[in-house]
Amino acid sequence: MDNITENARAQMRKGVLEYCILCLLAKEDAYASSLLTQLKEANMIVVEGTLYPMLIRQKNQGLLTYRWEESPQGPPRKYYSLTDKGREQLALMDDAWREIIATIEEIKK
Amino acid sequence: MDNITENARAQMRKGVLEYCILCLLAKEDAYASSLLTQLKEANMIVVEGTLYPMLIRQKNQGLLTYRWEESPQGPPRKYYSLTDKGREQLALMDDAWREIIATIEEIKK
DNA sequence: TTTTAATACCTTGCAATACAAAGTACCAAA
DNA sequence: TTTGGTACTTTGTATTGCAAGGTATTAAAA
Repeated sequence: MDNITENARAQMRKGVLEYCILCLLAKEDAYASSLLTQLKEANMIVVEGTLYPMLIRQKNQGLLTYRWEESPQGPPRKYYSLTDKGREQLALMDDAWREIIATIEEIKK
Repeated sequence: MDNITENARAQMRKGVLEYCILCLLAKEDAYASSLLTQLKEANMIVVEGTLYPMLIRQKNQGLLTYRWEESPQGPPRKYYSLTDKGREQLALMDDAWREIIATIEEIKK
């Protein structure tokens, strides 16, 4: 895979990363490290330096809240969960995603 | 539509803009202004300050070439067309796009 | 007790880039 | 010769993705 292609894939991933986070949190509350693992398993390559600031942004936008929880081992975890506003936003992003897919299909014709 | 949502939509669009350009040029050669019109008609909001530098980048990557053509009225037009490399890249981006869609579907489960 | 390893969260500095806005240039018709 | 339409380009600012490094907690090993 050349650099150009990898860069293009990265662009596409970036575009939906915020959406993916809301999707995952809609299923269950999670802390950053576990989100990281889930996203990597889904081939959404992300690194800490991207995820942490993004969670903070989404929290500052009122889409997420968090609570601290003890960990069975290691430091405490910051569990994020969707707010009502976050759920509304997710619904809007579902629409946006469908529209993008439709747009590409249209352009492909 | 609030700012957060508009921003999220914009992020998604950005992610596929390079892809859209290659898709459009695969159908027929075009000059920047007409690409702008086509993209806007497809709801892919773009402005000149985004499109022109992007075309130059893609040309510098060897994905596009251009030729000048007289316009029926107004200044000459820079018609872009896909190179062989551009067509290869487009095929790779088709794959990347399918993968992203699959990833979201997976995450949505 | 000290060190090591694992886990987890956060920040800094750099590079890429999207966009608004302004600039340059060409052409034809008024 | 001025106006309006078309077209390409550049500049300055703000955002943000990422590599790399930093801080902190815990438990187990040395």
